[in-house]
Amino acid sequence: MTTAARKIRLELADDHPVVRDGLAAMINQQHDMEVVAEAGDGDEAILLYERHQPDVMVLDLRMPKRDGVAVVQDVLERHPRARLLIMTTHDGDEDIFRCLSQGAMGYLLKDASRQEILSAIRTVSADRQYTSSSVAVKALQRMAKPTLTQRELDVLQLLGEGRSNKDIARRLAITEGTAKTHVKAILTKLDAISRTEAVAIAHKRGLVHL
Amino acid sequence: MTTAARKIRLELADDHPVVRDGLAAMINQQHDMEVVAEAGDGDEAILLYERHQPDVMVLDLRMPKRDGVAVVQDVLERHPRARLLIMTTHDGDEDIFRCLSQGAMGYLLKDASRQEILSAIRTVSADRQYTSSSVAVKALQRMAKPTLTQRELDVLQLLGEGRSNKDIARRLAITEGTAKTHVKAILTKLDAISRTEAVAIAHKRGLVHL
DNA sequence: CGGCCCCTCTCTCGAAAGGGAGAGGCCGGC
DNA sequence: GCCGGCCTCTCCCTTTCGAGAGAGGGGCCG
Repeated sequence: MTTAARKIRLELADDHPVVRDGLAAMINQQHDMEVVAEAGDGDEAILLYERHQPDVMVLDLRMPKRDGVAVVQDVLERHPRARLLIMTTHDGDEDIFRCLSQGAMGYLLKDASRQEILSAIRTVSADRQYTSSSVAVKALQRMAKPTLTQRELDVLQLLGEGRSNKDIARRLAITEGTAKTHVKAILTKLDAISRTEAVAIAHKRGLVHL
Repeated sequence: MTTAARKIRLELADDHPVVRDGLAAMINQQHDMEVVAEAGDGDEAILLYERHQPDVMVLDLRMPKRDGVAVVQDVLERHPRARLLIMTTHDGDEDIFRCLSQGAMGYLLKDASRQEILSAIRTVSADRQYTSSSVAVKALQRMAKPTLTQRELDVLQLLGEGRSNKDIARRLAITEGTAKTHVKAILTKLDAISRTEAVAIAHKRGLVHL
């Protein structure tokens, strides 16, 4: 750095105070970056982004009130050039794919080392994409897989709660036969033999949460 | 504190460097405590406990190599008076129950505030139990629920992977009829109508992981 | 306009799953 | 020893699932 005239201004969004502290401690030790805002939930993250317009926002996917994917979508809609670095424990390919395809500049797993985190922040702040190889692999894998339709996701959600076809039909106001059609499509797309296996796969891939 | 002669010596065990940093930053700011060891996985946690004999160990449940429950068991076996403070995102009643009934001195959720974390550490170091009300409620709820036998847990595990009765039978070297008997027992104990619902409940309660 | 995809509904059929009841062997506690 | 819990296995019966094959309507797009 020939001239360290201006520091990278960061916003942190994570619902765990201890994680925010850890990131802040790590960051404020650096001479070229500083934390200007900390958010504990999705709504706050968006509010503080508007107020502070940070250079980079580091955000967790699992947050109260509004989840990370929704925050990514909302912020990038209003600020297409926003630099968002996702930092989460979720390594399901669906979450990774959604965030990156919506325009997030990077995706880190929380078990990343200090070096990697700082390096990712610097890369993203320079408007370059940061993606660790393991994450990139998952994103690529995801691209080769069939996409579920919205209706199928609705059904999958109920499937994950352990509902029967009849129950699903009632809740979605369709006939049981139609519910079965959707379930069959889900089994085919997820390459599962039974509904229970489909749910297991969906959890692993991050198609459903909880 | 009239005499701050001796600081509380702490070991931190968590697989996320950023969480360890956060805790360490928070702790080392206090005049009455200090971090003497940091572990990134279960084996290391045990090793460093033996080496440093800290006053209190703060540990996460989800860790590589050896999970938190196993660490609790192992350490308490050798040091029955060890003071362990669990700090994790898992709020399933099973994990809470297992740790506390094995003798952990406290159980914190990661979204706890700085105050609560520090207060918990001080309480535990004074050999008093620390349990937040929400956690205590879950532990009590768990006590009212029927216990699954080891064999039922084996079956439940496979159930969670989406296996069929026939498949479960083959893997456990029993007949399909026996597998069905176990599944029926599981459904009854978990108060579930279908295997898929049983898996959903098991996940929520922390009876199975992944 | 003609595809194409999605959602909906219909049908049949065999394979699993779930409910209920019982029973023998094994082991540990009272 | 007896009792109780656990694991194992055995029936029977009903409901639910999953595979396969269609088919009509609506919306989007070239």
